Amino acid sequence: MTTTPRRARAPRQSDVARLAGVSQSAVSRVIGGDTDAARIPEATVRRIQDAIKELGYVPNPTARKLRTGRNRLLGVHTFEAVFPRAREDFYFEFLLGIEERAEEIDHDLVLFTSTGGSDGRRRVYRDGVNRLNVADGAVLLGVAADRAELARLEADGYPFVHIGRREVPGTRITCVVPDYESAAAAIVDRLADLGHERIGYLRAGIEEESYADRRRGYESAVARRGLRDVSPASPGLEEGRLDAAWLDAVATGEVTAVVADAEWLAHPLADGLADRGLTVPRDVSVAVLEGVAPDAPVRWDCLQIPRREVGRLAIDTLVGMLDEPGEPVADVLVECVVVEGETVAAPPAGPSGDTRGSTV
Amino acid sequence: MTTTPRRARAPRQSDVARLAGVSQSAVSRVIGGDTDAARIPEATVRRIQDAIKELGYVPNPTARKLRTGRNRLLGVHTFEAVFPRAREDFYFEFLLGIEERAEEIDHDLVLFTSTGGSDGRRRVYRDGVNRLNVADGAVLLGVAADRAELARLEADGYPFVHIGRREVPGTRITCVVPDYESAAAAIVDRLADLGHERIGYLRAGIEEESYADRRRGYESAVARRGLRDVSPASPGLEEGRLDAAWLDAVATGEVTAVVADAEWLAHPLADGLADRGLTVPRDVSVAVLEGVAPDAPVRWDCLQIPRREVGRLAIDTLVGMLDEPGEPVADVLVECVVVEGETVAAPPAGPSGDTRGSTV
DNA sequence: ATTCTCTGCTCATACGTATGAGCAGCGACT
DNA sequence: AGTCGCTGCTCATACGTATGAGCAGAGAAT
Repeated sequence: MTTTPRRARAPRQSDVARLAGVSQSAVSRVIGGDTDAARIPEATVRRIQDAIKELGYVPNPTARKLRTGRNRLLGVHTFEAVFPRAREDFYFEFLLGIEERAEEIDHDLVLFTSTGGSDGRRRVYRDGVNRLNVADGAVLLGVAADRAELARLEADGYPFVHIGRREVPGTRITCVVPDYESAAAAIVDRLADLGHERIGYLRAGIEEESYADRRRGYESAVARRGLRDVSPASPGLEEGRLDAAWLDAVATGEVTAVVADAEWLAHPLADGLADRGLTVPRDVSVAVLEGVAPDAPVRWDCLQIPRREVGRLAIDTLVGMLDEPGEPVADVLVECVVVEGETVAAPPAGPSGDTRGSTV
Repeated sequence: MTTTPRRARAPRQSDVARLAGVSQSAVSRVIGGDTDAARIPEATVRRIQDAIKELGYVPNPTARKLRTGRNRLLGVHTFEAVFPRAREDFYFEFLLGIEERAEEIDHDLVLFTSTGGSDGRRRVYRDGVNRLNVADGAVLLGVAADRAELARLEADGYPFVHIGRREVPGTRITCVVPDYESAAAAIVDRLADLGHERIGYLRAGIEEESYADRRRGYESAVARRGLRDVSPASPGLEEGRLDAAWLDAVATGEVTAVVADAEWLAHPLADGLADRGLTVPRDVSVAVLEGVAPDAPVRWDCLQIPRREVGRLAIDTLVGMLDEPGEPVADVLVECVVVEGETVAAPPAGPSGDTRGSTV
């Protein structure tokens, strides 16, 4: 049993200094490595280093943080549990990227798991205390992100980045988001290239910031390519069914291709079309503006959200903010890959169809 | 745009104090809630609280940590990436429990992801700095845990708990481990109850601390029940095949049941037995001393490692150490459930078999 | 009138580090 | 003899909080 006796108190720089016969600041400088600026000769440096070894001195990160304001600690705040029940969990892939990148640039991650409230909801402020403050900055993610908390965080000047677009009036928060706008436009372009002229957009009923991006991309591409937009009047689902009148219109050939906001919209769409005797993609093409699970029953034409890359870029953006405080940071767009599936084809050469608009 | 102008400097207690016309310590006491001990009347408390609200004051966790030594931050150090590629990952379930429990007791988690070294290996000490120090204590896990680092950590008096047994000579490190010993004994008991009298133990070649626990449980139960142990001379696999001589002995009825250290040993075992015309469990029973993937091709009789619970207990144990520093903490054993599968049955009533030893 | 007790605070310090400013000593140069 | 410049450090302070000790004043008791 040669165990070192448990030290009552960890050695500090002043202990090292005493042993080496120098001042605490000399020790600090040697550790900080600015021996040139402080003009400490090699002999003294070695003496100090020996003392450090002998005492087993280890810098105190808390004191460092207090002094310098930096920690190499990056926060991750999710509004739900971080370790997901299912690997397919929405967050999961983001976290993979976050951890990967943090490791590469030698930072540690703080997972803010404590709820603080009795309601069990995760919040940033717990009885007025910004818990994130331990970390140099934080990456926030989660659909339920409380907008008031984000505004307060921003007002407090806390450096953070949000994964996914989140807009709060009167506040400029930095987001890292998939480039839905370009991706939506690319999908419309592809449909146009194939000869489609009349297309529709099926949106989710839920109001969400990222919807605006997709919609914008869709609309600009529709205008640019001179297409006709025939979207349903009522957005999304109604009692599990889509707008019947609009589906009937699709059946009469009013629309030859549909862009759906999400996969869960595409399935009822396909059902509704099947009810009316239409087959995808022979009669109607369908593309999905969202990543699709690899084991989905239908191989949708869709776009793939680069979640891993988004996570990585969130870290880089955050660290950029820390390095250049005060500088306003623009949102970061991450390109989406358009995946070709089995649900998009050329439009049928029906009575109402001609290929005047085709660029192929 | 009514955004609060970005404060150059976050307000501190002294700012609050000035506004409320009191001293900094009064503010600290009000925040700390020990207004009784400090005899601060309600009116003053309210004045201070108003000032806190007006300035949007938020305590600085770093300063707090420096002063009190506590953070409500618990470290998690894994020697590989935390967010696993596969959900079946060994660590995964532990982390689930860790996060769950940390959330319940209102602590945050620090994920030590940084490598510090150029070799890309995750280490506790990076150029002599104990990175874990930011957190109040840490849970370590990972088969590759460097023993020297553990010893140093212990010598430094850093509070930590290791998931899985890890022994370092001359050092007493606290582990939270599945109770393999009892589980192995329970499995042997079950075999004995079924009437087996001659059994063997198939161990993994890899030297590992937890092996000792299992072996101990096995041996004590074998002795207690008066069984005969006929284990192979050579442990584990050799060139992908098990000890042939021993397998032949099993084929002649020398052994009617085998306890295997791990699932990957059980498969070649079953193959070897099949080669000799034996069927599991009709001719030979096989039990596995390790959890088995739910989608395994064979429904082994095995024991289930309560990983989630181990994670939770690791947190509790760690917090206990923080609350009572100095107290030695015994290892924590977590009971394993023995799962009945389809690979254990009563021994065949062969020429060499009698039921004298059966207690059923 | 003096002492005692209680209230309502304040003072001072410690936690461990980083860093700008400065100082003593020495050799060199004018 | 004076001063310039360099070396090799040290001094002092700030970061923001928590806390033991103590102090001034008011009222009560003797």
